[in-house]
Formats: sequence, structure tokens, C-alpha cells
Amino acid sequence: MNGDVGRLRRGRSAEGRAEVRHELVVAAVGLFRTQGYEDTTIDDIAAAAGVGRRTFFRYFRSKEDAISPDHEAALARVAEVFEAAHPREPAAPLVLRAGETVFDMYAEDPHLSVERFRLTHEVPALRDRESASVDHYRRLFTRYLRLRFAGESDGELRAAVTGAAVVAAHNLALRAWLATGAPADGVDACRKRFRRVADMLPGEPVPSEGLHAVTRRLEAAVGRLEHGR
Amino acid sequence: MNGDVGRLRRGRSAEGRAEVRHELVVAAVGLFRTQGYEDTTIDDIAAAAGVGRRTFFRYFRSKEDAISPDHEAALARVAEVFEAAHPREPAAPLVLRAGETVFDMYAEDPHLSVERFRLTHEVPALRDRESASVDHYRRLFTRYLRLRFAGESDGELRAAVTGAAVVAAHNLALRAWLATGAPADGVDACRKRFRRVADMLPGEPVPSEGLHAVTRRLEAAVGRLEHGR
DNA sequence: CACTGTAACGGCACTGAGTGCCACTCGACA
DNA sequence: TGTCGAGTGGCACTCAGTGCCGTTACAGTG
Repeated sequence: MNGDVGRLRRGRSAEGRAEVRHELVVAAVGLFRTQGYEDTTIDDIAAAAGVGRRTFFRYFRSKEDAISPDHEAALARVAEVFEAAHPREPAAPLVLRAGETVFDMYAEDPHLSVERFRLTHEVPALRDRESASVDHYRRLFTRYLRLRFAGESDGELRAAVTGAAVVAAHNLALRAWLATGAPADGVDACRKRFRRVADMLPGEPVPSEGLHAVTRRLEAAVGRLEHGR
Repeated sequence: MNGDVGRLRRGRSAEGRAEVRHELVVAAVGLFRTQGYEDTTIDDIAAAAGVGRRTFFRYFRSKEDAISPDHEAALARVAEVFEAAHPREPAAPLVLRAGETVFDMYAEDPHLSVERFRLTHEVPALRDRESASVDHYRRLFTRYLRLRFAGESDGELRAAVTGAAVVAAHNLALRAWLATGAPADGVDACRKRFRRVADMLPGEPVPSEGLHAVTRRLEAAVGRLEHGR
């Protein structure tokens, strides 16, 4: 957009740091794609971004970090959703909302998300790292759910199962969207697909279709019987 | 047991290789425990096991591998359970059986399992690796379940949720057992705890106890009452 | 405008993981 | 006993990641 005015001083201000960071990500993703992940060294990335090798490690903890740089921030945003929720809000809509928060962050930069998706499927090292990242979300979900289900019998198990199920469903929907190139008109379908997990969660099911509907029919039937008697 | 007769030739036969492998695992776990994971080098482990540094990498792909060396074999055994199952066997008992197969392998060497448990909880690098390993199980479960649920509506989602739920429940029960030192008289409790996940799986519930069974009986009773009227 | 403090920078040197290569040695087998 | 193959140890190498240090650019103050 705007010329970078000689590009001689870049990282000294706050915007400068963000700019350098972004250039490093672009350089890393581009090089990983063109010459492969294993065959790309930190020197290559730093040189392509026009900074020193040492500076790379001031922005990212490791080589893999250059692809998913905002993981901690993403976790923090999800934690915020949980902490801002009303303590008596049912679990299902809450976890759905939290999951969609993650989805929104992926949708912020679809191109990078797709590129990362391809890399994490082709490079074993990156796939394992992705597994670990996803597991951080699972733990976060489970931790908050454990608080909500505390006291009820098998509450811990319900928290573990619910957290794992939500994260798995989220990834299923997200990957389907990313695999097709993350089109803008596929966002709604992805959301809907994710929300279907609500019918498969243990414990209090959603009121529409599911156990509640049956229960309600039963209650109505019993009511009719009692009154008719 | 038997003396190792001078211990001069160890790795040349099949038993010799198994012996060297075991010595390396013992050395690694011991050193990780006494002087910490980060502060233990491959040279330390190799020297403690009495082999050359280069030999270590002929037995294990990496430093972390020395703790969970039989991961591939474990995955293969679980895959066997799925492949040996009758195609029309209901999913719930099958995934329970597969999960208990994993549990049996942990129970084969409780001491090593407990030590690994402690390490994977204290060292971030090992915890992330453990997450990746667990995810391999989840993918394996999900892959087979997808075949079974193929055709039914939302079968893929059901497979993803069921696989994630089973693995999560398995880990919950396993960790509780390991955290208490993996006592032999805690094996049954761990098994029972794991099996409770059957009540929380989506789709066809287990016929014995469970909300659905109760609901169905109620519904039938009400139906009889209504018709008898 | 000059001065000064702070923070990011580049570069150098170092540790340690992981790999390729090669000569050697042990054990098996004819 | 001679030979062959597999496993071994050691050397040298690449590269990820870290500590250190002198330098440089920006910001704030007089």
C-alpha cells in the first residue's frame, strides 16, 4: 500500500514491529511452500525478510512458530468468552460460542489459514505441533466445563467428553472449509456444520430435537392422563 | 536374572538388541528424573547405557522417543482390534474394547508408565509430544468409526465426536490411575471409570442402563396407558 | 538542536539434536 | 577357518536455538 520509505528503519516502533513480524510470516510461508519446510533454514527466512537471523528468534520462539504465531492470543480470547459468560448459562450454547470465536480468528486471514492447513497436512513435524495446539484448546474447554459440571455425578467425565467433542467437531468443520480454499460463502455452512455437535453432547441435550422432545411428549401425555383421570 | 556374561557383546543378536533398547530406556528415564530432561544430553544417556552416542539414534528417532518407544506398535495393536471386529458389532462395545487394549499396554509396565506420566506433566516439550501421540489414537479411532457410520446422516460428525470422546475418557481414567502411582488394585476401578463413557456417546446408546432405555420404557408404558383408555 | 536513556538490532560464538559416512568388529554360516 | 552381513563407534557436518555484546535508531528532555 504505502511505500515503506526507504525501509531502513523498521522494527523500532510498535507498527514497525508488527510490520517486521508480518514480513517474517510471509517470508516463512512462501519459502515453506516453494522449497519445502525441511529445506528452509532460519537464515533463509531472515534473509528473505531482510532482517538478521538473531532477530527472527526475537519474534518467534521456534521455526514452527512462524506459521501459527498468535496461538497464545487465540487461547486468551477463548478464555475471555468463558470468563465473561453467565455462570448459569447452559453449557451447550457457551461452548458453541467459544468454538465460533476460534473460527472467527481463522476467518480473519483465510489465505494464511489455508496455507497453514496445507502445510500442517504435508509436514509431519507441523502436524504434530498442530495436534499439540488443538489440545491446548481442548484442555481450556475442559477446564472451564469442569467448573460448571462440578458437583454433578460424573461431572468430570462429562467435561472431558464435552470438551473433546466440541473441539473435534470444530476441527472437522474448519478443515472441511479450509480444504475447499476457505471461500467467503462457505462460512455459514461451516458454522452450521459445527453447531450440529450440540445434538451429540452428553447431558442436557438441546431442546429442539433430542431427548428433551421425547421427555416433553411424555410429560404432556402424563399430564393428559392425570387430568383425564 | 541371568548374568549378562561380561556384557561385552550386546546388540548383535535379537535379544541383545532388546536388551540394549531396554538399558537405554532405563538410563534415559533415570537421568531425566535425577537431573532433569533439558539438562540431560544424548551423550549422557548413551554413556549411562554403555553405548556410543550414534547408537542411541539407531534405537530411537529422537530424545523424546526414548520415553515412549513403542508408540507405533501400540497403534498397530489397536488397529488390529478394529480390523478383527465383526462389521456389524455395535460401535460402543468395540471402542471400549479398543480403549482397554491401550490401557492393557500401559498396565504392562506400570513403573515406566508412572514415570512417563510425571515427566509428560512437568516438561512442556514432552507434554506436547504426548498430545501428538494421543491425537494419533484419536485419528485411528475416528478413521475406523467413519467407515462404520458411513451412510448415516452426520456419520462423519458422529465418528469425530465418538472418537474424541472415547480417547478423552480413556485418558481421564488412565491419568487418574497413574497419578495415584498405578496400583495393581486400581486397575478395575480405572476400567469401570473408562466404560462410563458409553453413556455419553452420541447415537445408539447402550441397551442396559442409560437414559434412553428408561425413556423408552416410560414411553411404552404411557403408550399402553393411552391406548388402554 | 544537543544530550541521554532505552529498546531493538546485527553479529559472533556456543551448545546440543540429528544425520551421513566409514572403518571396524562381532556373530553366523558354510 | 574364511567370508559375509549386520550392528557399532567415532568423526565431521548442518542447523535450531541461546547468551552476550557492541551498535544503532528512536523518544523524551533541557
